[in-house]
Amino acid sequence: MTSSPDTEPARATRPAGPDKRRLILDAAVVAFAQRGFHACRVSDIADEANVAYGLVYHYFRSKDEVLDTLFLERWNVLLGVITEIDRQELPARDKLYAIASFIVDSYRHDPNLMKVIIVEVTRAANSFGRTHLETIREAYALIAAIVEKAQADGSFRAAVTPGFAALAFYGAIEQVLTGWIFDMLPRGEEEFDQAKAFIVETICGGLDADRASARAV
Amino acid sequence: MTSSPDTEPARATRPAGPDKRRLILDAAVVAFAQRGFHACRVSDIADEANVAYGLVYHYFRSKDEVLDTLFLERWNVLLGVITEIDRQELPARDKLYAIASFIVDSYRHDPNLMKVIIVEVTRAANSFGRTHLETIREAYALIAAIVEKAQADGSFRAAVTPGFAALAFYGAIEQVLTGWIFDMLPRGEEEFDQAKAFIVETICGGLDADRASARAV
DNA sequence: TCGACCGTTGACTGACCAGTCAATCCGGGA
DNA sequence: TCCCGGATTGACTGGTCAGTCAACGGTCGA
Repeated sequence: MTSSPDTEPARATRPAGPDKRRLILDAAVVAFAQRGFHACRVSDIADEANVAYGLVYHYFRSKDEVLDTLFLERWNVLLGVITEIDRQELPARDKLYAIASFIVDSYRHDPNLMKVIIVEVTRAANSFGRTHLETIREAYALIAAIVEKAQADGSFRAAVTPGFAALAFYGAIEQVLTGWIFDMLPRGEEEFDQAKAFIVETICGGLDADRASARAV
Repeated sequence: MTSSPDTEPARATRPAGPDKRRLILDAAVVAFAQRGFHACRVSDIADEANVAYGLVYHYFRSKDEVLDTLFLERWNVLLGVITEIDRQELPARDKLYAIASFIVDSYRHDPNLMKVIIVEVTRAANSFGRTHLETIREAYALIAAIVEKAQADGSFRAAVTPGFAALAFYGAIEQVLTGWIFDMLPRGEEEFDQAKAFIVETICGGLDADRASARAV
C-alpha cells in the first residue's frame, strides 16, 4: 500500500538492515492507522512491509515495542521542538502559535503517524499510554512553563493556573486533530492554517493580559 | 463495589431480573475501569458481579454490547441535559458553565463510569467509538448551537467558528477529566469546582464579546 | 403437589494470534 | 572457491478468551 518504491539501487555495501527496520516501522504506521493497534495483527505489519512475519521479531522484541518506538521517536522530536521554541526570544503567544503550528504540520505531513500516536498512545493512557504517561506529561510541563513565565512578566493574566492552561491548550489541539482523524472536521491546507490561528486565539483570548490584542486577528 | 443499595425491597413480583442486569452493568464499570476494556475478560465482569459467566450472555449479546449500553445510557443523559440547559433563558456563558458543571459532577459522582466512557469510547473512536461517532458528534452540535446563538446576539464575538469553539470547549473538559483519571491533576471538591470555573474562564475569556466580563472572575 | 418456564450455572470449544525457531539465503572475507 | 554470520523466511505452538450450551433449580400457576 505504501507504494514507496524500494529505493535501494546503489546500496550494495550495507546489508540494508536499518532500511528494513524503517520499512517495518513505516508499514506499522499504516497498519495501525488502518485497523487500530489492537485489531492489527503482526502479520498485517509484515504484509504491509512486504516482509516475512518473523523479520518483525528480528528488529523488535514485541508488537508493543513497535508502537513504543513510533511514539517515542516522534514525541522526542516534539519535546525538542518545544524546548527550542521556548529558548527563543518571543512573546508567549507566538510561542504557543509555533507549538500549535508544529503539531498541526506534523499531522499535515503524516496523518497516519499522528493518528496512531494520538489514538493509540496519547489518548489511550489506560492500555498503552500508561507506560508513557511521564513522557507525555513532559510536554504539558514545558507548555506550562511558557505560560508561567508569561504570567510573571505580565503578558498573560493569572486567572488560570499554568498547568491548567497547558492542559486546555494541548487539549484543544488534540481535539482538533481528533476531529480531522475521524472526519468530523473538514481537512485541507486552508483549514490547517485556520486551525492554528483558532487554537491560539481561543486559548490566548482567555489568557492575554492585553485584551485588545486578542481582538487583532 | 458500586455500593449503591439494591433499591428494590418491595419488588417481589418480578424475579429480580432487572437487578441482575444492573448488577452486571455496574460490575462492568468497575472491571473496565480497572483493567481497560480490552484487557478485561468477560469472566472479570462476572466475578465482579458475583454472577456466573454465562449470565452476562443472558442479558447481553456480547462484551461489546455491555460497553455500548453503558455509554449510550450515560451519553443520552448528557444530551438531554444539554438540551434542557439550552432551553433555559440564560447567558451563553452560564449555559456553558452548566454543561461543564454537569460533566465534572458526573465524574465526581462516578469516576469509574466517566473513565470508561472517555477512555474506552469517546477517545477510542478508532476501535469502539466509531459506532458512536454520530452520537458523540450530537453533543458537539448542541454546544456549537449555543455558541452560534450567542454570536448572533452579540454576546460572543465571531472570531472563531461555532463548531470549532464547541470542539475546544469540550476538548478542554475532557482533557481535565483525563488529567484526573490518570493522576496528572490533583482531585478534590475544591479542584472540581475550580475546574468548572477555569474551563469556562479559559474558553469564554477568548469568546466573550464583552472583554471586561471576562476579567470579573 | 406437579410441571413448566425462565433465570442461572460453569465447563467446554473453536478461533485467533503473539511470539518461537529451525531452516534457508546471501554477501564478504580468506 | 569456500565458509561464516547475520538477514530473512514462514510453519508451528501455546495460551488466551469470547461465546455456546446442556443441565440445574426455584417460583408460580393450576
